[in-house]
Amino acid sequence: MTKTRVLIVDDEPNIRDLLATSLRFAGFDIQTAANGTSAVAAVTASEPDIILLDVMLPDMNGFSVTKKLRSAGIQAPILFLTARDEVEDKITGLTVGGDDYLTKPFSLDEVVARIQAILRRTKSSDAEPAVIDAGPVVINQDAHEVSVEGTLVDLSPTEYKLLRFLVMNADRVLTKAQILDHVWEYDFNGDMGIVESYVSYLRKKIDPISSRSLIQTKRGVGYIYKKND
Amino acid sequence: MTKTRVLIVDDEPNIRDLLATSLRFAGFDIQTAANGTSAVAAVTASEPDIILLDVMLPDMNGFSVTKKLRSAGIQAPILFLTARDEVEDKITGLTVGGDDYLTKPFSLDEVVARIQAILRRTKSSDAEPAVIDAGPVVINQDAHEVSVEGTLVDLSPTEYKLLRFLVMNADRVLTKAQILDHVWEYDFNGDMGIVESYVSYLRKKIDPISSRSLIQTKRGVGYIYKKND
DNA sequence: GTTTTGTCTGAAAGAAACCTGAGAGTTAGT
DNA sequence: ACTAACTCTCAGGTTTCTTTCAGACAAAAC
Repeated sequence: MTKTRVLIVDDEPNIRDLLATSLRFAGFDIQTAANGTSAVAAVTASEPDIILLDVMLPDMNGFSVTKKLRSAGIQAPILFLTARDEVEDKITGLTVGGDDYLTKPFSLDEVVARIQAILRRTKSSDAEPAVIDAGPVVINQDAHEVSVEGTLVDLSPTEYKLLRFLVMNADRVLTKAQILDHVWEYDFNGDMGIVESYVSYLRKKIDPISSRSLIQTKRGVGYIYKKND
Repeated sequence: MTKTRVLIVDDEPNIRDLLATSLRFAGFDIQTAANGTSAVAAVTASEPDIILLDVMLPDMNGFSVTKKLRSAGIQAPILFLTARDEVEDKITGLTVGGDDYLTKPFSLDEVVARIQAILRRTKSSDAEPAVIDAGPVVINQDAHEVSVEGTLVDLSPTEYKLLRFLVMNADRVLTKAQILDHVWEYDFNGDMGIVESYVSYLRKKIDPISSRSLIQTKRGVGYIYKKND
């Protein structure tokens, strides 16, 4: 099985590097472009499986790039990246087909999740399953539903992302820094106390259902979700 | 199999030498740099497998160095070194990809363990396994769990590090000085009585489970963990 | 057998890490 | 515009860990 090829198109080097590093580590084959022109060039050269495209590029906007790509016969789905204030107007009409969009700032875990979701929808056979089954906790990513030992639990967006990150890394200790860097938006600059708070919230919701303590504290290290006892 | 190349970047000569000596002994191929500029130069020249990077350098900070390295196409994972008080602010966003960080002062054993962990995650095939299986004692480094003859034991951070050090050096006598130097932070300046204390704590936790005495005292020399009887 | 030397372990102070409730500020929904 | 839900911060309370120390104990030396 060959790696999924992702093309990242963004003019901010920071974002580009952040995405590249993160996605490369997540197992994707990465290529980058800093503007629309070189994006079109890169696409025709390398035929990516999915494209991450900032809608505000120095030389052309998301519409133009998309149009150029489509007319060049490229059918790879696109995940549009957009600032929070340039929302609705600029995006409507873009997310047709398997496309989707994500507002900046985003969390790294969310980017990966969205890419997986798109690959799933577009039936790229090399996609992760929609349902994460990790012992007592089962997460249906399509329905955005979480159940513990069969009973549904209602989680806030952040609680959901946190639990998903823990569960996807089951049986491995995650430090608070890692959790913060993956689950929270990349420009968050509060301290790690918030991770403690949210772990507390999660426990209050899921522990009463389960017979054991699902999220364990490894004092001095971090937290761990254990599939089995 | 060729040695793993490590580049150490720190402006304090003491720390540099300490790390260099210790890691060289642990089997790594070491190179050093005292500031960001020469780090970038060294990296492009020698292509290390992993980089130890102090976040506070005289000429530029960790972010800048990282950025320069990444945009130069260097994908080697980075283990950031940071003082305890500059943790919260300076670290967020750094533990992306295979990267990790360690606060000063650290213990030498911990540095090696972290390097191994990173190499493991980034699938640099020349990595030690996550599970140390040494007879009755089995240590799962991903989960930070220790079991003796199959039953889990709950250890404090220091107990864990001490046992790991003993087990990794199984069947070899370790002096209290060696233990102190590897397991405790490099600026610790208490006496070796603390090693006795912690050996005592460990024995109290693991000996009752096992049928034999796992950590033996070599009077006048030190301690030894024996895999087999 | 007694002394000396080295090791073990319990107690206790202090520090560190963690948990959680309360509240302010924000966003989203009706 | 009002209400509900959510995010984030903070501080008090709690638990656990670290370190020191002194006396008990054990082994070797004389």
